Amino acid sequence: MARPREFNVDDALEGAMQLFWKKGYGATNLPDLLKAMNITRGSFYKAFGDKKSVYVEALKRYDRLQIGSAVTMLGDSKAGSNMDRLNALFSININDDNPREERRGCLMCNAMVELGPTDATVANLTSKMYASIQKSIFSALSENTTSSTTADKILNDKSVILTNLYFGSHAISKSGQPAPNWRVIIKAIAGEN
Amino acid sequence: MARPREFNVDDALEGAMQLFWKKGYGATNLPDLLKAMNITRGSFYKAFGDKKSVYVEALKRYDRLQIGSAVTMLGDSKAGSNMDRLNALFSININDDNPREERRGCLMCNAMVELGPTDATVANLTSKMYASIQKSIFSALSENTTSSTTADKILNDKSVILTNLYFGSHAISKSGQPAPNWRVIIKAIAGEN
DNA sequence: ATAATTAGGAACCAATTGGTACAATACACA
DNA sequence: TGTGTATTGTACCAATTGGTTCCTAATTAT
Repeated sequence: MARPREFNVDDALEGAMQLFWKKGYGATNLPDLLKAMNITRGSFYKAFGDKKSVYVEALKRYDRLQIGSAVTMLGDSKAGSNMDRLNALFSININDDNPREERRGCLMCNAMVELGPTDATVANLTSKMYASIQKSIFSALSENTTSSTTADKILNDKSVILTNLYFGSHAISKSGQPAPNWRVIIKAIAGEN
Repeated sequence: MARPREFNVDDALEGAMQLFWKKGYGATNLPDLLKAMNITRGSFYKAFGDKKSVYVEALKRYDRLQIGSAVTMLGDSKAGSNMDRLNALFSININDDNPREERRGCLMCNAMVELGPTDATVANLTSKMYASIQKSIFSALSENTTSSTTADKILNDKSVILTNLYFGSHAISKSGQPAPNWRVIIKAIAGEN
């Protein structure tokens, strides 16, 4: 009944996500964003409303794809021992080979820092993502212990530590710091499980 | 021989630091910055050159005052046990009572995330601050152990963990997350020292 | 075919951006 | 009390910001 869209919404959001991931929300201007999404202004405002909405959609996409696959990987006992999977978590998106200029950290972490205090939608989204990562770390840690009140408490603390480390490491990496030996560090925290 | 400055550079930088801390670099506009510094455009550009220079000076001030006092506190054995001092580190600037909208995290962490990849000066400054915090955490941990190659290696890992946690906690707090029980967590990491 | 409906794209917008120019001003020193 | 000099504040600037308008193009249902 009407003219169909010429662009693919998912492709456009992928481009937006990549650019926001690299440059942040405020430092991304509309012309660059349109280029990254490969659409023009008209289509942009027609389909998405405004810049902030696109950012939120890009963040949701990040949740689905990046956080989602990390969570899936952590829960997939066929993907290796739980320690192996925790190690894998800390190698995702941390590219120590990249020069400082090309490091983009973690979009969720960037979003928390840039927009957490000023945007409730972003704050809610990132809080949920935080919770889902922590929960799946807890589950992975739980695999080879029998549950008990005290044991669960310890594992919960450990999952908090690892989740906070996950975010801290992404933040720090953006200043060009070389990554520490995560395998050793994760073992020091979760090793006796 | 010439007209003297009417404003105090330190006071102005303090105002700039507070605003940058709260809003970040990009989201701070000149009119607001001038208001926070309590000077006018003329004085601003004459005395500081441009916005980025003020940011760098504010970051240096943060290093001197905030990071500096944290480092001093960590090294001050009269200020309590090393565990007490590590706990104190994690309560500085983390105000769980503040509503999400007023949380500002840690200026150094904010700077790494927002400007680390694009500004070498900021990256260098934050890297140095990171190193000084980690070093003083290491020293605090070392207080009640006798140094040896293997013991130092373990303490170094623990200092890396705690430093990364320090940054992660600040980032996460900006999304409104309630803080975990740091005392318990720090004890879990550094407790047997 | 044609009417209805939506996408696409260019021209346009006011507001805001960081930064500059310059005249008025206030002080220190002679 | 001048005179030199640096500060201050205002007026101004071009460029960029995110966003809107509106006309044309493309598609489908009738």
